[in-house]
Amino acid sequence: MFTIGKLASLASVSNDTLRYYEQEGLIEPAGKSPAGYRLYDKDSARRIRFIKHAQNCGFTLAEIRDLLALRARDKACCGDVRTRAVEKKLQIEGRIRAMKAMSKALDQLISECANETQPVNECTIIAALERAAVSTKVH
Amino acid sequence: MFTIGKLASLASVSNDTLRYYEQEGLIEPAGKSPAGYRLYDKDSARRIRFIKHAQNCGFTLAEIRDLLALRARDKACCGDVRTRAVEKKLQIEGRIRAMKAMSKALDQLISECANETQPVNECTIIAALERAAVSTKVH
DNA sequence: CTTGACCTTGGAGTATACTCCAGCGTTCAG
DNA sequence: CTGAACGCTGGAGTATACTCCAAGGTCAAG
Repeated sequence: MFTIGKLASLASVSNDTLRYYEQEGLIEPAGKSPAGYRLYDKDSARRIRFIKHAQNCGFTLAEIRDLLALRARDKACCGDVRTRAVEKKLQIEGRIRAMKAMSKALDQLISECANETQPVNECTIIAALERAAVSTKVH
Repeated sequence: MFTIGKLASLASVSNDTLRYYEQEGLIEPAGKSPAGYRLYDKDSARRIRFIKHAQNCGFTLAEIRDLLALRARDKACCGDVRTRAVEKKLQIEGRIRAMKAMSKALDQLISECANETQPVNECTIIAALERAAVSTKVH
């Protein structure tokens, strides 16, 4: 059993973050000391790892809470988790496409800028941005 | 000269958005009517187009304000604009890399899930997320 | 017993880009 | 002249994931 500060440094998050996660229904301390201090165990540490890794996979805290709830429900099966992962992947791929479109649009602007020493009022980038369509349909 | 509603529908944004842009220093009405109504001209429309396209290229409103300020300053040259565009592109590429790492991590999780009908407590995805390192170093 | 490090709660603040609202004045068609 | 449609301002609310703070209680060492 360790106090919040211990778990925090163990998991490389702040005390505030742990309290925030608790408030958001992501974790619960294993118990409380007589003085009301939060007490955590190894399971808590595992849970925080779970949260951080899920975040690294692009899940929001709300989604992670769902994932954790899923784990707690017996009738849920691995397929449910898998579905969430697949959906998240699709979402991320959509975002990647959007960003690639941006990147491409920027490329176009940059390459259009033939003469860097040109005064701004003749800047081709500015002009291009003022014209109708910079090709970024995705969003 | 047109009123805010006209410009808004012309530019496919809301009246509120235009007022917000003004508040943020991105646009100024060309004038005001005796009653205090904002009056815009074709230049305003061009400016909104500029803003929207810059947004599509990944620039934040704050960055767009800078871009617009650049355009207003005589001593700035096209190279300054180009620099901003190049930096933005690098930033976006960084984000794309981060997302690709997420996507890859998700792929790994998804492929690890051999048996979808497995109960959650034996879910390989959950287990993997609780283990040490899901490979998403980028952030 | 004191000092410093730790813990508690509740609440406010951060960034971004809007959106919505109340309560009011203006403009124009019929 | 009236009502609808439009405009104005100032302020609050939205989502996300924290972060910081004040005012106070607790604990262990010296």
